[in-house]
Amino acid sequence: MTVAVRFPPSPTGYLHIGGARTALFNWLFSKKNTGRFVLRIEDTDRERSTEESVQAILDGMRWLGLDYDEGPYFQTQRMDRYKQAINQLMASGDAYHCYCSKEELDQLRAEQRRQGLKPRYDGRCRGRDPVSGVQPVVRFKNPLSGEVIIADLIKGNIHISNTELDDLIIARSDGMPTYNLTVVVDDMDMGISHVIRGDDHVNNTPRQINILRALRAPLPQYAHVPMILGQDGKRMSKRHGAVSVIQYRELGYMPQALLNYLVRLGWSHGDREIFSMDEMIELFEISEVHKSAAVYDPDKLLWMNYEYIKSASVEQLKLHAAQHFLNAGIEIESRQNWGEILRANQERSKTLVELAQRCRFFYIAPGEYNEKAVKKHFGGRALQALTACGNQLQVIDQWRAEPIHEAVHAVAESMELKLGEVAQPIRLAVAGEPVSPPIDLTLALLGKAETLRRIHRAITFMQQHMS
RNA sequence: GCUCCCUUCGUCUAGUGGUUAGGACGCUGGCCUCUCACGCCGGUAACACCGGUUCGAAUCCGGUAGGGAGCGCCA
Repeated sequence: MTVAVRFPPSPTGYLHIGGARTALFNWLFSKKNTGRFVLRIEDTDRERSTEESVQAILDGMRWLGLDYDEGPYFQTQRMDRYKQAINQLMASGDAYHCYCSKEELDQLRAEQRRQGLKPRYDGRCRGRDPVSGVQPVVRFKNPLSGEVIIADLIKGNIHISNTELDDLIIARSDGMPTYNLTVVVDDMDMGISHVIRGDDHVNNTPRQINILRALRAPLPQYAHVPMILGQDGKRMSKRHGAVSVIQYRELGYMPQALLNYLVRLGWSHGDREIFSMDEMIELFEISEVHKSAAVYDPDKLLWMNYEYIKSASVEQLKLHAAQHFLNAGIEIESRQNWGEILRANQERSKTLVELAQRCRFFYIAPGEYNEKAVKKHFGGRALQALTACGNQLQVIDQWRAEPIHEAVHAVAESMELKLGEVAQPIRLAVAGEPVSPPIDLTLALLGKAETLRRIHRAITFMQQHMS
């Protein structure tokens, strides 16, 4: 059997963590089994579907690198096919018109709930004569007895009695098909072999299986992946920190870090934490996915991002960080040694935004000095030390880390100061902050002329403010 | 309320009848050190509960409790 999976978001919002993980699992499964990955936009809810959401979802998937082999298909473009399927079910006696009003149904549900029952349609319109003046909905005639068994790849066999199910609506009164009908028809037509989706759908699955059977279609295999919970233990939703994946890009996350974090939520391979995309494809098994829900942990995601930044090549860093540098007013390649600058800062940055900030002073002289640091490092003999350093550095011909290192040490030694008492004033002078890569490397990367310029500027500042 | 699903450190997890219950994030003590980091060494903390089965249960069975999901002319 050829493998085909699908990711079917409804365009009523952006792509968030949960959807991204479902898409990833499908993607991994299709890659591993050399199958097709179909993207389908389920936009039959015309009230809430928007073009912006479609675009946001597409953008999110592109950023994550989750490419699809087919689609995007739009359900609104397949209306004829759904109507045909509905007619087929009507013709075979597996569906019927229902003339109940919403008020009538609300009343029925309220009554059932009052009696401690599960609210569900009681099939009162089965075999009912047409009511004039009412546009009927179409309901699927669910079997009244027996049970449906879902052979779930993740959860195992799940038994649901048909008596728990009711006759669901498959076409609205305006003729528009509903979700449970459209998924089934699409999965059937698109040759979907494996349905991998959130386990909030398990309760729909028996209904879909019954419809599939009425349509005489083969059943796909199912795999229901557990939910991702917010830190309050509730299902992730827009109210519970489920932000758009695009926001992670803006916050300075590497797409692969997000993917790696996501794949470890509900799945593991021994004690391993880091997986390249190829390793994920090779090692991921849908049947090894956990049955229980997992709580989203932003701290671990941040750590994961840090791991990816630390081990990234400068080319990768440039690619992903360019926009963040621009946001900080910097064009990365405006300095010829941009690669070394990135390398010097990458193991100090947990996000790409932070990386851009840390690199900034190499491109743009600090506007002002960190106030607390000024008090700490510009007092005492700092002025003398800085002046001495300026003189020592001035005469260096080969502007590299080693001679700079020696010069700074020589000043410290001759003045009987600890290295920090010399390095920190310099650091503050060139960076504006008391934090930077090692001082010799920092100065080497900054360049001789610029280093001396900033040191002299600091000396002037100290003469004016530190008296 | 009803149906379905789930339950190992705070969190992500390893573990499939015999382990000092392992790793990771976080938090934390120390080393290193010119700052911030990296790195290294150490610490903290878990089998929800109660019954079985068994010579022996985190592992198998049952119940209880807790949590999640669903119950739409949404998807």
